[in-house]
Amino acid sequence: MEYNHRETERKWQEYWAKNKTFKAVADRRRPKYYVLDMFPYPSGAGLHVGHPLGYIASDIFARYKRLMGFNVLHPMGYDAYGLPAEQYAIQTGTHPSVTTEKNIQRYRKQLDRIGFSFDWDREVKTCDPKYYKWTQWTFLQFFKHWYNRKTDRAEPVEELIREFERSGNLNTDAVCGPAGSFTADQWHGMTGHEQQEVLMNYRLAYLSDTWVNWCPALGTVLANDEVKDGFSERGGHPVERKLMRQWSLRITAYAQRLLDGLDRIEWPESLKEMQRYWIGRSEGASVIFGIKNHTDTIEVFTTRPDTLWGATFMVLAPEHELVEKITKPERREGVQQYVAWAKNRPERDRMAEVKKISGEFTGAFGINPVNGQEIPIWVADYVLAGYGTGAIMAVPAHDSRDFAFARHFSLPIIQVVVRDGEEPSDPLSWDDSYDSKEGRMIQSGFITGMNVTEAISATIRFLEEKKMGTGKVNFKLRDAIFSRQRYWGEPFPVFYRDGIPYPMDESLLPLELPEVDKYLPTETGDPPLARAKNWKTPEGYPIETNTMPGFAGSSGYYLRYMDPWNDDAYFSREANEYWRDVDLYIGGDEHATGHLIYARFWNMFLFDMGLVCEAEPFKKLINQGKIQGRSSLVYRINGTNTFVSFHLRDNYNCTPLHVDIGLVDNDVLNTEAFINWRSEFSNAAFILEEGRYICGWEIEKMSKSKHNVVNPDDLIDHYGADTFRLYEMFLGPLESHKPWDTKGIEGVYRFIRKLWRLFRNDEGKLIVTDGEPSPEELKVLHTTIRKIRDDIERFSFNTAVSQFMICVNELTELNCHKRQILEPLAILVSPYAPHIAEELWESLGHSPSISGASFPEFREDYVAENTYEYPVSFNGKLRFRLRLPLDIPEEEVRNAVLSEEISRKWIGDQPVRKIIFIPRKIINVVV
RNA sequence: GCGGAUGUGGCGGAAUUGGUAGACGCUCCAGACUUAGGAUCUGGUGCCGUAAGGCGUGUGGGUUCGAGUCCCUCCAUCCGCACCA
Repeated sequence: MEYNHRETERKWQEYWAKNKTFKAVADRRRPKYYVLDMFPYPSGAGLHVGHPLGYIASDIFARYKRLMGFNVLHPMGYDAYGLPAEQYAIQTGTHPSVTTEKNIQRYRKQLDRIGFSFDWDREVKTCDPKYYKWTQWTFLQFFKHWYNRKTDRAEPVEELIREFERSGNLNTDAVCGPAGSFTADQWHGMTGHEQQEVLMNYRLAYLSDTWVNWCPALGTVLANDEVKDGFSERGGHPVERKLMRQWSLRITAYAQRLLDGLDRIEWPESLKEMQRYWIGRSEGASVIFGIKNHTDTIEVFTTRPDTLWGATFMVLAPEHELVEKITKPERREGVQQYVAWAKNRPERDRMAEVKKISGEFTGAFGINPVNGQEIPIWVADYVLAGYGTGAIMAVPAHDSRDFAFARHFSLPIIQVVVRDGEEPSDPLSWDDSYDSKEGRMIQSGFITGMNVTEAISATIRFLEEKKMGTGKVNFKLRDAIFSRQRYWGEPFPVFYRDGIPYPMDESLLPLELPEVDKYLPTETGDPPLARAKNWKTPEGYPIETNTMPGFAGSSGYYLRYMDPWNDDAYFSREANEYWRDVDLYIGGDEHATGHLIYARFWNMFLFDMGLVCEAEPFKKLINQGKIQGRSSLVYRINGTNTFVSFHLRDNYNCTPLHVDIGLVDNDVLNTEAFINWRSEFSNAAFILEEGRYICGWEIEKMSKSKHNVVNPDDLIDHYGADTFRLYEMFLGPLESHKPWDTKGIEGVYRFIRKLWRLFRNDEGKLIVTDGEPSPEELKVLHTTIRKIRDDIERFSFNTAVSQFMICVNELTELNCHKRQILEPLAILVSPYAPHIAEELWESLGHSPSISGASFPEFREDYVAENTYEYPVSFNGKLRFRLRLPLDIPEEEVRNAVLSEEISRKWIGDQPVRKIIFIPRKIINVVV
């Protein structure tokens, strides 16, 4: 009787659900371990074989940790707000919650069939009011806090108000907007309205006019990480820049801490690099340039204050506020035209035309603070409004962009750095700017002769003394725009009185998402929530109509899992102090600069508030690779409906077409099925090779349009969840991208049945015996215990599966059916193939569940040997093997090797110069 | 342009610290059982060669008794970022 995976898997899935086998309960007596998957957005298409890869890996690890005695938290939930459900609602009128709930049900069904050990009692959905109550609550805390640079943490705005009442903001050092300075008297003199406007500059969640990424097709703004190459990440629609009044989160306040924290967490280096780059720290100086005949000044940021003497012009971004003010009347027309053109140009054009040089002279001159030199001020779009101050000093000799610009408009170029051993040369003869990372200063006033490093600090000191600049650290990271002009998201618990936003009372949370008649903006262009009836407070004040972005709900979900039933708090202190942080987080690297940076920020803020006890939320993170599709191709002869087999295709002029992989077995096309596949192929003819039509193949993204999608449900029907889990792991290293080839699953399926046959014979009778295991059998078992343990610890799941196969192959060979061997083996495979393991465990007379068993202990003495088969090389080339005792003295090795008949052949009449003997490794004879 | 990664049989991959390259599996070949096989089992399967043997981890060089592994050079592919001053 063959192993019946259908019955067995259903039996155990029902058992686990009914008995809540994987329910996690905080227990101070046991060490905790928190294993988390990035929760999915439940799309309408359901899961394909790529999605569960990371979930299977984390599940294996979670089950392994249980066997090792840890109290494991392994929850799952849904990132349920998102554009697809809303776009569908716009088209069909179906409420997004309906679509979302349906998709969640489908996901749940698919997930359940794979046999995960999730504690489903802790499930969270971001669109559930019980959950988003705390997303809204956290937003209010951001609103009610400011960032104190002196203490380097977030503090309540109430305390800030008391400080303003005492001494204005003269002693305040905050990360804030352009607040200006005021005294206590001035503060008291302000109206309540004015005070609120001042405070808005300090809040960590603040409302301001910002240049945003506006996506007309989606009717909403997008965060920087939601834009790729000038197009929206979801949907691929064009994005433009627009000035809008928006909520933002002051993530920039945490830039340095977010950067420093990276050194303390075990994440892939590439991912950390991505975040470092996204944060974009650079050290330099802020320098203040005067403007000829103006009282205004221009502040620039430079990483190379030492090259100030080489600054020959300045450039303002088209959006810079001084452009209008300083442009000379005779230049006005040209500058206005240029600015209008540059501002309205779609973002994608600007990015595509980076090498195209454009700009206009304003007619104004800046005054170089180090030498009083007057240099022309230009406007050009190669200077970005969003970075630094939106203005630069141009040093064309040593910056390639400035160089190109200077060449194009014939502006002067002055060399101020020369590398050691080189002489200054005429910039007119250069093809590009002169690399100046190292070298000596020339033509640079008092810093002439210094090396670059000395010169930088000397210049900063000089600027600070003269109050014309200061050393400064600049970050590329921008504040996170937090408003979306969409329906399907968390409403802001904020109302407006006289145009000033006020937080709702926390006792009124959650502020539930209202019903609307249509999921579109209003005729006046307001977001969909403006359609909601009575969208105002009981007092009649209008409520905010924007909703929160997708990352709002996903930034703290891992905290909510710790205590998801709590209605009085985000999570209890006790729960957080027990579960603390995520020990292992598995998910895709597409979240590198989105979710993974927002979540760290969110957590750090809650850490400042004293609510969470760990500053970093995710201790170790692994990016699982993507599973690619393996497409099948047929070759149609151009202009005909005749298809030529793969190896004959070069003889014809033909075009490859994707064919559904369901019609192909082992690269052989089922021509009959192909003819019936689509009406256009009903009269297809074939040119065969050896009587068969062989398809070509290609590895590419799994997608419907390429007809290469593999669905886990079909595979689980046919082979079972255990086989599916093992095969997903067997495919290759967890982190690497790898193609899916259904063919290979057969090997793992054979393994499962072979494992079964160690326990039961063809009639289905238990054949486990109680005899004492032989040393050989013990050696197989303990080699496996060690290998499985070590492989799981280093997340090498593919090699662990290989070891299971080796173990079962060897035990089959040895005809071993002994309980003392098979019982530990069942435990070993249980994290990987939990259903069959439970069944075997039960049939050995144990009461369920095997997840309560202990991981078998490895015993060195069972694998120890007293001889070793040495590979013997001559001049590094392996010639034969020789079994020698392990304790053989080195002197005797020479004799043993040279006395072998075969050695004479490889030595010949040459003298033996040396014999290398490495115990337990190798013998190498040098002749 | 900058940053990161990866190159091993027909395919997925293994080799954890410089020490037997190709474990394990797929494919393919041969055989057994069978009315039959797309079931199962046995054996073989890096390349060249009848063999002895030679050659082999993207390329070229180096260190070493010994290199897939360390160092330098170049090439290819993938990913991320990209006028960031």
